Amino acid sequence: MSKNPSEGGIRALSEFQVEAIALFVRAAAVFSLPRSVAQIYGLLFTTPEPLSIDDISVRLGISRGSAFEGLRWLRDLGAVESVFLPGVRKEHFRAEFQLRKLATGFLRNQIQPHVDNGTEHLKRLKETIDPSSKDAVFYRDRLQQINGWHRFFSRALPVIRALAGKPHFRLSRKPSRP
Amino acid sequence: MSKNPSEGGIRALSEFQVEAIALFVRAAAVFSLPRSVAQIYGLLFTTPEPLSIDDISVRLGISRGSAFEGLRWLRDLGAVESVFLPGVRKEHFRAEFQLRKLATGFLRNQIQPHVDNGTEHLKRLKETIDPSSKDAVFYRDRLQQINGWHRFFSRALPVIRALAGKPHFRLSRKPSRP
DNA sequence: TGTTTCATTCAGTTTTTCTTGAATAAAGCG
DNA sequence: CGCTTTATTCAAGAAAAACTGAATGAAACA
Repeated sequence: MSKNPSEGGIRALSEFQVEAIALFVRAAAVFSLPRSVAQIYGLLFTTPEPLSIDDISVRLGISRGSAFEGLRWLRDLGAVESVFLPGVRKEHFRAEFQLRKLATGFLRNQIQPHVDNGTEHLKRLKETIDPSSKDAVFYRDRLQQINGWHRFFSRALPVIRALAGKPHFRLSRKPSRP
Repeated sequence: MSKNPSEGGIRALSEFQVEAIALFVRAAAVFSLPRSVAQIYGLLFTTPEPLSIDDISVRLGISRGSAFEGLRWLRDLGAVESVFLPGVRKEHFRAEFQLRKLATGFLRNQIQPHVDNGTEHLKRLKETIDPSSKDAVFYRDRLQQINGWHRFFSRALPVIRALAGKPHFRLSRKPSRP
């Protein structure tokens, strides 16, 4: 018995874990992400071993359903990955924490689709302008304004992705090698 | 009578306005901003004349309270400004739409405070690590990770602000270098 | 194959957030 | 001043979002 890393009784969360999870929950609130998602990520982030859904649900005191949904969200984003453990049936997870990957996943799943849809919506918006209306000139001006914003976002996303991948930008320390 | 620009019956929203407001509502949803805030901004953005709170509440069919709160939020951000109209008592508003101002306001009000708080929270988090614990090394590593993210955001914000102010970045004119 | 374990779904419930509208405060007016 | 209009607040109600847990489906095992 006990190939399963999560066996052997429920270890209470350490003070560090509690505090770190709280920090993730606050950070997630900035982006209006569900509390449970932040808790799950925080738990995995502060736990050396991979955890199963049941581990997570028990340690955080949330339902299995929540744990599952939150985990799915995180996995779709690429913030969590499942780990194969020889001889263990339950799926286990660990946190991914390269900023580049997190940023890429977040932008890809949460932002990019809206920017893409924007293109189509803008086309439709353009067609609502009645050229004979006295406001036509004004509306066209506003439409241009929105077009400018849309372009901004289209171009900003790659830049942000690139920033998140720059170690020099992230850690202004001397090149790694003691 | 009729110095008041909003007098003379309630003009129904034009097709362009309806569509544009819908677009703002969708965009706001990406950032989880309340629908009413997006509606108000969209209405002001697509209306040539400044509008009063009552104009807004009537045209959008939302309560005066909502209009007021939404307007306050937008004003704090700098997305809306009040306009002085000679001989008119009611306060009137119009949309601000320089991307630079919008971005600056959003970052200042919604993001910056959290980044600033982060500094303190990180200090507290560090103190929760029990040096005698077997996880101390692991925890310190994770703490460093979080520190790196924090530094990333501290540095990314100014960059984003700068991007939002670059016309060359916003409007794809021909390459600035031959 | 039947049995058991684990993964996934989702209707119902709880919690959180947003909105309403009436009450109150403040400001302009004669 | 008192009166009228406009601005602001906030308790209660409505709507939306998140969470629960039991039911169902899928996969591994023997």
